[in-house]
Amino acid sequence: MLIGELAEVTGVSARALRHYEDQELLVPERDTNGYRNYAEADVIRVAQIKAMIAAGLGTATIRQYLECARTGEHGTTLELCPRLTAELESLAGRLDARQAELRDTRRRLSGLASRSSELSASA
Amino acid sequence: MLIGELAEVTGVSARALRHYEDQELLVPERDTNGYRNYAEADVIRVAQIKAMIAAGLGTATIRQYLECARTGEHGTTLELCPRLTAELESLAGRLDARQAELRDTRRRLSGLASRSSELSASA
DNA sequence: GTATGGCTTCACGTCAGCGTGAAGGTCAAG
DNA sequence: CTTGACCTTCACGCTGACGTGAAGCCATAC
Repeated sequence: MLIGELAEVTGVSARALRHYEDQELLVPERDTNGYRNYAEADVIRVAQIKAMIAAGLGTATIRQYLECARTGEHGTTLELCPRLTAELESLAGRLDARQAELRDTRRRLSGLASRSSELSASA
Repeated sequence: MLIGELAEVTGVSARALRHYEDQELLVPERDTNGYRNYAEADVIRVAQIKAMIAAGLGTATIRQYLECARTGEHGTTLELCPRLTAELESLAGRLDARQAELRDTRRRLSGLASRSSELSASA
């Protein structure tokens, strides 16, 4: 599977796929002419990577996840995953915090719009 | 109040405060020697800016918010605010979406850890 | 006077995830 | 043999919120 093909199937740009290779997230085989030759299973991997990037994870974290997932396929109990779970928990927490702050901000704004009162903020 | 003082009080770096000035978020008076002279009320404004940046708002949006808030102190009904409310709504929506995706990602990871089964993802 | 420390203005560096040419090799078709 | 669509590797550009010197002025202490 050539890069353009995978790009079209997954909806990810060819440039992004090369970027994933630079980041060692998805390193395909090479044909004799130097062209990247992706496996069918890589469609799934790209979807995973897409989802994790959209979730706000950095490539370094995603790389760890993929390594951990590969280890898991051997049947062992995924030693690295607890750290990743912690990472995901902390990211979820940060998102929660951001959302809470956003709600406060929005509340203050609404308050201003209706009352036109004094400005106030929590530290 | 000098920049270093405000920096220490608010926990925001002096560099960041100068950046806020470049972005026209907080433009202090100047002493005869050219030093920035912040008002006491700016402590609150910095806290607001901090909160909004942490909430994921860009400086351009924050500037609009601050202008709108200033207008509000005159007693008028804040014409610009509806646009900002929409902006905040959309940001809240994006955060919700990210959180949902993150939860899915985390679920998939948990699934892998317990089952060590086949990789799967939703497009 | 001078040592210190805070202040000033440039202005390039950083991180992340790509976008966007540039310059050129590969391959099937006409 | 040439066109044209695909591929390759650089390598700079972009957005955002600053970090980090560099070079120099200001103010207080000794």
